[in-house]
Amino acid sequence: MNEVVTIQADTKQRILDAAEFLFAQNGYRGTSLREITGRAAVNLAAVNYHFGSKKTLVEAVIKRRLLPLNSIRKKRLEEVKAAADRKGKQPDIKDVLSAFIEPTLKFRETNPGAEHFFTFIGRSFTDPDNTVRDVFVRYIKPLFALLHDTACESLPDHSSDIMFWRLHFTLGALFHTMHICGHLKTEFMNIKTRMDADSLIDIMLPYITAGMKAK
Amino acid sequence: MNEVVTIQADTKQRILDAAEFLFAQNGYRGTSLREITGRAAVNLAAVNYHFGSKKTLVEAVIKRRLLPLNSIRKKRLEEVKAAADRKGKQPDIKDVLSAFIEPTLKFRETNPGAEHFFTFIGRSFTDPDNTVRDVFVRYIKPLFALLHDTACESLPDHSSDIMFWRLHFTLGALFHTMHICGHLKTEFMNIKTRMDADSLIDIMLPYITAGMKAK
DNA sequence: GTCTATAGATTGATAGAC
DNA sequence: GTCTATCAATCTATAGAC
Repeated sequence: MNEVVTIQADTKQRILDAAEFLFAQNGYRGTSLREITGRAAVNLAAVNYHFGSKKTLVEAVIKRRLLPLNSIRKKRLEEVKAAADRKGKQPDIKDVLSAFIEPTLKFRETNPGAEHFFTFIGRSFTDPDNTVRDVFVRYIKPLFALLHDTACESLPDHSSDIMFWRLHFTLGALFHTMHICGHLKTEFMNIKTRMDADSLIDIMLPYITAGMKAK
Repeated sequence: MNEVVTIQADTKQRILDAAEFLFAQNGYRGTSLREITGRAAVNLAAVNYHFGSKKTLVEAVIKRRLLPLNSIRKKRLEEVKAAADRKGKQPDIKDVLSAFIEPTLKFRETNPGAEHFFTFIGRSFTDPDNTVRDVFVRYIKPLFALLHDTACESLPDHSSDIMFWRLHFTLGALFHTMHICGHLKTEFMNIKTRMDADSLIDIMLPYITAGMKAK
């Protein structure tokens, strides 16, 4: 590796890190390229040189974290499915939900620097900008279909529609949690938001498991 | 009422309605005063004349719907509490949750023109703009405290902290639902979002009731 | 109260020197 | 690849005529 390549890679990384932080804290529209390049300590023109535009930059920011995370979640879900198939039994809904939310909530701890992406995910679905929302939705859709499929196998007495809705409630609870826990403030609406992933999972899993099983 | 007053009131209303729609669809930062006044068919300068600034306009948009809605939710929660006290029993958690989510989910149908505010609420907590988030949080905080209080009475075996978290999960599920149902698209992630409030409540109540009771 | 016109600031993006 | 300088568009907000 010669020096030039090293410098380039470093600049791209620094831009991605700065953009990730600022998009998470202030949203896509609330972040200017000048703030990003200022925080990354690179020249303003570097964003357009390396990424083309603000739009393709935010896509790069999202893909960098979301693709690896989705691979893990997909693998975990397929494992739960395969294990149940081998035993000829229905998968336990708690295992199904674990396979999805554990890698998600632990992602912050297992990936250095990913803590701000955590907040970004929590905001992604409601982001008024089409680019942000569309990229997130596009990448989560096949995974959500797999989650729905596996959850339906687990609770065959519930209709497909009901399972869809309940999984959406679960996603809503998850995103809301990630959003408030990802923020810089240590308190939000009287709740201590500085929590390790394991504690968070312990609190969340009984709630969503009972919700999915209800009736 | 003379003509001048009528014209003024109409202008303010038209601005509020246009702003509500656009803020809900495109967010606070994604909406310019030009779009608002264009949609309202009033002059650009009218916003600053009638409301002072974009910031005070969005506050007015939020207060117009949120104050009446909060009054209803507060009254309903206090009734559940009083009824249980009279009987010397603990309130049923399902009634507690109903008292909160029923007026919320029905607000769209009972208040003509409020359908877009519905989406706006679903976005409010994650809005990157401090003004929007702060106004919403400020107005919901005392109500959330009352909800927590009543829910704790209902399920005294659960710790106050656990109840806090579970109510946050419930809020997350509720906001997420309002957001996807408030959107103009009739489908979102394979789910039909055109639903009347009663059906929505029927689907949601078993999930959150079971979640709150869990373990 | 409503209008036009514009100030004053900020934005995303690019051209061209080095 | 990095830099300065700048364009063209957009924004909120306001001054002043009617």
